[in-house]
Amino acid sequence: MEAHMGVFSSSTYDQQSEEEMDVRKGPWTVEEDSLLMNYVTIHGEGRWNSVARCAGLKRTGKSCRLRWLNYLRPDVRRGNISLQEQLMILELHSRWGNRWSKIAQHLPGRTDNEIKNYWRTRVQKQAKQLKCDVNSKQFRDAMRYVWMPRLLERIQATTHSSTGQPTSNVTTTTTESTSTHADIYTSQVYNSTESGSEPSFMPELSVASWDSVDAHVSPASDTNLDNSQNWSEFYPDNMSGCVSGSWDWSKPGLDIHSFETQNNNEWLGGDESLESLWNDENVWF
DNA sequence: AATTACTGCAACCGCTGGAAG
DNA sequence: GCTTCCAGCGGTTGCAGTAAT
Repeated sequence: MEAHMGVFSSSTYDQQSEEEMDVRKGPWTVEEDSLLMNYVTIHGEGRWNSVARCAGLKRTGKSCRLRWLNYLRPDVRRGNISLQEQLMILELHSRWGNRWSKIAQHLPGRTDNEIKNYWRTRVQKQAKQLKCDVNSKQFRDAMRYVWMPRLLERIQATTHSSTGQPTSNVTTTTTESTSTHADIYTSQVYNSTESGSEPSFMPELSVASWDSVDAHVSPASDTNLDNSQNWSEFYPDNMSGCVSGSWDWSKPGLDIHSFETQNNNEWLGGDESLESLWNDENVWF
């Protein structure tokens, strides 16, 4: 690759050429895509300014890099973000904040741009509807104690149905109790906070565990996400079983409204219940 | 059918940190 | 140690498609 770059190795040429030639902006054409694709396929990534020149593109190196990473790269994954991926994004964002590229490293085929867009369009929309700031404790709590468990519940339901296993053992349908996975999770976690301390668990993700729910997580380069951690650390009180299928859903638990009650519904805008928000299929998913 | 409002996504911009000279 | 260059990152914008009126 270096051999191809050698002709234009002068950095002053880089600057000069960008100034002198009319740099194209805006949407990429099929021809441009083809040029870039062919060039990177043959010569590899890197030295994007040189790539732009040598491939005959009137684009900046930045633009080429972005186009390649977000669109042309062969392993880029397009389409809807799965439940597992949504849960992963929520979890990782709760830990790292807007570190999109770092989050993207744990979602194979997803780009930082895609995750960022997802967060802005979906998650921030939810915060807006709940009339609270996306960075507020209220919203973070809602994510942790309501939405993430709900996502988990849906993942579990999907997993069971896709594997042909009956789902009746997942939900507590045999008693008057209407508690759901999320309810149990919510109450258990929330009860743990009643002592006054901030819930201290910070879910850790496991490659193996995520594989079990078809999340296809690649080997993490981040040592914080090594294979030694599992769902039992991710979720407290044997919550890990909900993924493996061994979770005892018949355990008694409070319902989801305990969370709302704890917060006096103030942050839900008064008349708008969390339950109804959640049950609105157009919301969130 | 026409217009307006909204949404999602692709792409750009500005900044930062690391590497090289 | 300083300067320059570049890759990468996060924030923002613009536009096309869709929904609502």
